Amino acid sequence: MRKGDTQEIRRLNRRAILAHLRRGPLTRADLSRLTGLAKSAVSRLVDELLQEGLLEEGTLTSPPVGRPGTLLHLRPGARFALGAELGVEGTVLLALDWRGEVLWAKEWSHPREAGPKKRLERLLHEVLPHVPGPLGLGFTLPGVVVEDRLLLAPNLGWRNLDLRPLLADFPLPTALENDAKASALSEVFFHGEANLAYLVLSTGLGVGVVSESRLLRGASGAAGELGHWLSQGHQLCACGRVGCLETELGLGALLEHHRSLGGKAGDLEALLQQAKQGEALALEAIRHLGEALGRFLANLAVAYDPALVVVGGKAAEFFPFLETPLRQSLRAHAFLEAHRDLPVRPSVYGHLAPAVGGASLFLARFFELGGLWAERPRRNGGRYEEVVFGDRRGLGA
Amino acid sequence: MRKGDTQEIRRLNRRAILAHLRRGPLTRADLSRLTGLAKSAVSRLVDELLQEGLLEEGTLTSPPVGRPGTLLHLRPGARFALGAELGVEGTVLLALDWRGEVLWAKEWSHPREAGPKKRLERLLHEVLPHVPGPLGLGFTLPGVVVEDRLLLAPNLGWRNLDLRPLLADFPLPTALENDAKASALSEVFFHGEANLAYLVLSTGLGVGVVSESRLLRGASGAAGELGHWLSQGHQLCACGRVGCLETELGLGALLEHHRSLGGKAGDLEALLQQAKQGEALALEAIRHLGEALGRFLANLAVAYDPALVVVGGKAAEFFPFLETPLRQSLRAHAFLEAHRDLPVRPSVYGHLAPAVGGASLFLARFFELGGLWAERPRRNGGRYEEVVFGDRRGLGA
DNA sequence: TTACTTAGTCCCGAGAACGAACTAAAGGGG
DNA sequence: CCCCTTTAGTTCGTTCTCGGGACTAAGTAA
Repeated sequence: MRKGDTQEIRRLNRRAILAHLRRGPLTRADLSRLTGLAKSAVSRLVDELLQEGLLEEGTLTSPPVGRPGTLLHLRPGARFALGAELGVEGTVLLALDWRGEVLWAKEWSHPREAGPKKRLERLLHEVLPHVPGPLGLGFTLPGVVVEDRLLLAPNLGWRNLDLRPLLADFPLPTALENDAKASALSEVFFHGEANLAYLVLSTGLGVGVVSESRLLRGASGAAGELGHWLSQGHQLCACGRVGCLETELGLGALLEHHRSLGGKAGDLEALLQQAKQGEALALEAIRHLGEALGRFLANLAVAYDPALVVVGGKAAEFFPFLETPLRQSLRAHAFLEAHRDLPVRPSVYGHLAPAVGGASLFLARFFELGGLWAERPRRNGGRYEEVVFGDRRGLGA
Repeated sequence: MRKGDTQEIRRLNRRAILAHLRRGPLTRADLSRLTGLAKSAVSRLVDELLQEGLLEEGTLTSPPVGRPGTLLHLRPGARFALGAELGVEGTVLLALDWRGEVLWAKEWSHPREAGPKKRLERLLHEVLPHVPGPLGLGFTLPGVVVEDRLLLAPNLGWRNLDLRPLLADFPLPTALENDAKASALSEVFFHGEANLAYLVLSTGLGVGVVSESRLLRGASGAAGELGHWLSQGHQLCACGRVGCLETELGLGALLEHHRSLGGKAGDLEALLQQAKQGEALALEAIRHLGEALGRFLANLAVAYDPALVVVGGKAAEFFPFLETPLRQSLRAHAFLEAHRDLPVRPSVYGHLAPAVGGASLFLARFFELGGLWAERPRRNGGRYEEVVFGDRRGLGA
């Protein structure tokens, strides 16, 4: 009924080799040193992986002395996944190579009132030509998501949606994740920071937290919904409550504040243009937001203690103007020394981050990085899964 | 240099067996079914564990039909660890059986101005008679701790202390952890909730968060320091900043508020007694705190999304009086449906929780539950360690 | 050309698990 | 009372993987 157990260990070692090669090309000898496996074992496993088309041999290395080794690397395009962002403004669909390269991307907007069914049908239509091939399709929503169900997405106006029936139409594996959490993955999976917070700031505010290389999800998938932390404000939030942080820090408030200063900007894009042209009121409004964000980051730091904060969402475009007041304010409000100069930078993948994160769900799965995307527990679990509680280092030392 | 690799797999399977037995007695046949291992393999590993004195055979089971099996269980006392809490008021030292039983506990107070050196010397003196034997000594501090260094403990008045030289005197392995985080472990390790937040509320306020069976630590060990989330208040906090949540929700504020209502209570103990006697002002002050806490828990829920909140610290003693207003207020302020009836209860281990948590650090290590206490990554990592991110299942229950 | 160093392959022995065959110990039916 | 069925647990032969030593390959330095 069960495969010979020794094959399990082979799988683990294959995984180890792929994990190391994800960071760059290596020779068999390098792999032997890094994994601790005997040269012979590495040779055998690498042969297998070459045969399967997962690896490719590349150029030779020139060590100071001795025979050169052949570099091995992940074969480009050997595996890839699709990712989609169902955002407030529009939809993004892209294909992501297993090495983190965006192979292609499409974007389209949609009538504001379009419901989930319509939007998924359109997505299905765009996805179909690319099947089979991808490992899966991971998509993201700006809302609280747990086990393929959407509990609440205030800024889309959707709530309590079981998406499983709709997902069943897709002719490939699907996964669903919150946009901020997925975006955080996009940074972690390919840039390897183990502790970070990804701030998605547009109309709404959400945070994706990764701690010790694991995504913080919570029991209902609501961890990091700091936009709905109740502050002292009196504004009505899209979620129906009063005083959510999002009403103070969301970009709606920025536009509002700019108007209250006497500024005239129809929308955020206009405001951004004014700022780029050095218009004083626009700069002042943005500076004010930056200060508030700095204080918020000090709070974020005591809540999650990241080593890096990434700014995404529409706010990323304002980042050049936000940066200075934000850093000053963070420095002034930080609880720990260590937080005073907390690195803050905009997202690497830019506005593609959520979709890239969606796709990385499947790449993480392929690489069996359970911390990034653990499968739900199986009922009659495999053997090791029972007790592999993550990275355990030897008892020694 | 490295042990034969097949032994690694044996270790994993031994671990699997112990992990299952942690939840209760099982027969060899049960273990075979649960782990997926062949009966023969289980037999061999169990024999080995019996020989080492880790397991014991117990009574027979009587299945509906067929030969009865012999139940196996962890031998009581076969492994244990020491835990200590260095609190604001005093010190607790205890021994914890590997099955979660407190074998003995000692407590003592100390002159308020005693420094870390003095307090550790006293602790060493109390620990010495019990060495050798324990797996290690884990102790906790009400402050931000990372890698055996204390960054900041406002309520002790300590900061930037490298405790490694002091720890070197202890003739057994030591570990250091924040009190709220350790307390969270005490609940998770033996009662198996995978997503919980442990609220330590006394003078200070701290939260220990466990998500998917992993302790949230952050880059500097400061995750969960919500007591130092900047709110709108104007009170000076012990950390030197103004407006920390702790100044509003800490029990100091409770006493303060009671006085402002006209109440007369010298200290918290007196206030508690008054409440127990039904004194109106005391009850009103506590009710007021309960409401504020309910709102706070709604925020805690969006930050970490736990499935359970445990209340510890001095506030646990006030819990009967806090409970009703707290639940009402939480229900009124919750962001998600799922949070409206978030279970809230006092700690199982009561005031011993931090010390029990400290000891569990070593028990978790023994059971190789890396999520609870992962060692720092090694530079030249072991083989599996590098990449086993596997999905880890529930701990206890 | 030779000595040395590093890369990579080949092959055999060791250790672990699997699974089938077997023994052990209960209950139920005739 | 005996035999059949069922479940528990052991024994033993087979299979799989790794480790490690012997070996070949391919460079540099003298």
